[in-house]
Amino acid sequence: MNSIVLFKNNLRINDNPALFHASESENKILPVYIHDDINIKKQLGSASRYWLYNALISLNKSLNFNLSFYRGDTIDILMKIIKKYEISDIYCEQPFLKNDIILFDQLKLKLSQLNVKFNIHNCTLLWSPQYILKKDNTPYKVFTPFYRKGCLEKIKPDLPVGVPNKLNFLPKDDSEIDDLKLLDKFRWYDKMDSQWDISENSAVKILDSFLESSIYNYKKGRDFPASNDTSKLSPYIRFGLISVNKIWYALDRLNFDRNIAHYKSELGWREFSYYLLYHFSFMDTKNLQTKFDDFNWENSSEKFDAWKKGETGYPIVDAAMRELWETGYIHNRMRMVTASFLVKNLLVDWRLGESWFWDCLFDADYASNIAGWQWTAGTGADAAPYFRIFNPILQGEKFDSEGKYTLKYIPQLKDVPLKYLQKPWEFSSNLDYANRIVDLKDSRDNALYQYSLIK
DNA sequence: TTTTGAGTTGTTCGA
DNA sequence: GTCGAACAACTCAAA
Repeated sequence: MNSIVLFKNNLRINDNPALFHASESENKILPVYIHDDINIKKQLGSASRYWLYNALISLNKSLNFNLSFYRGDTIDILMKIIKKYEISDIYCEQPFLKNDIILFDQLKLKLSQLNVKFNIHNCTLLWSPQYILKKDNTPYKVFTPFYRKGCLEKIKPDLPVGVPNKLNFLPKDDSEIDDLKLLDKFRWYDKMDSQWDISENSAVKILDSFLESSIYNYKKGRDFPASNDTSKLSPYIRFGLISVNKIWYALDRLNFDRNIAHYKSELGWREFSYYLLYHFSFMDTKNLQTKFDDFNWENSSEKFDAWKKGETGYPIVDAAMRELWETGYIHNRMRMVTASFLVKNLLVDWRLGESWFWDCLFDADYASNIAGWQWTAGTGADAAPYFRIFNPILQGEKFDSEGKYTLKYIPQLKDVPLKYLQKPWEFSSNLDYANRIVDLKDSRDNALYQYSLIK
């Protein structure tokens, strides 16, 4: 008899519990990737598809070119494969997002009718959301108690299972990755090939080098976009080129210090995002705090476009938006600055910002992206006071005090004295640079007024 | 049920 | 330049 290992969002062979457990049985293995754009609520963005394409090439190589590629409805395709081969078992990652859970419930039913065993393993999260509840059996809505009491004090994450000892593959069908049609016709991504090495090995190398030095400056350094003190592992984590369990236990092997604890808590935030989406699945399109449903978004397409292009006239915002466009990534603090600016100063609905990040970020994660935007907008799971509005001038001066990050992405400001870099209009009105699309004080006051209306 | 303490990341104003 | 208070009261978690 034979097994299918169905890959979804965990495209790796090291610490992949689904693959590992399949390899422990006597069955031969048919590794399968199905690009299912039917049972999906939101199509993958362009950046995600490019990353996925390269991650699949890497995975296929790791599997000695035994990976089969299919496109279409997951259940239809699996039924065909099951008919063709003598399949007794399917191994797959456990789903945590609502659409996937529904799909897997249907699949489970079909498989039980066919007497095919469906083995699902948690490959994605350190803590399964369904078991983390308060004493009254309701889900947490605040990060700190969720993380400390719900996660850390409750149970240790699973130990990594390592690489399968042996893999006996079933001869596969002819199928090509290009059948998946992942890449856009316009080759915008050519410039990305030199910036990102998209492979499982590369993820391990990045982790190792991060743990050798930068981690010890993480707590402070993570705030400065020009420094190199973040791991930049997020896109690798997104498609599971590295497992969070492996990262967690690699951190555990280091001598405990506050930098390591802080990095772990950031992994905790990823858990929290999945957790919220699991328990409050409506928040993918609706405000978690429903009182914001009446909020009067301005949604000016001109302002939204200027933000997307990095032409708001505020250097730190524009630098970050250009970083996104040029690299498929934005530094964490810069995500907050740009998101706050869009939602609060421009009064554009967080869902529009969320969709732009979804399209452009290599680490675009369904749960993290939504939870992050709702947090910034003040509509999410946080007691974040609505009057917390980032001031892009102050943020730029504080966190890019030497202007390195700003000038990297907006070189035409190189002749502006550092003192004026974040407010170049005070230096000269004759610069080759966008005019401010809103006044900071006016737009702030207006946001505060708009927020006061829905209290 | 009631009470108490606390909540990722900020800014502005006035002393 | 530096510091604390105000922003404005709310929801959550847990005793």
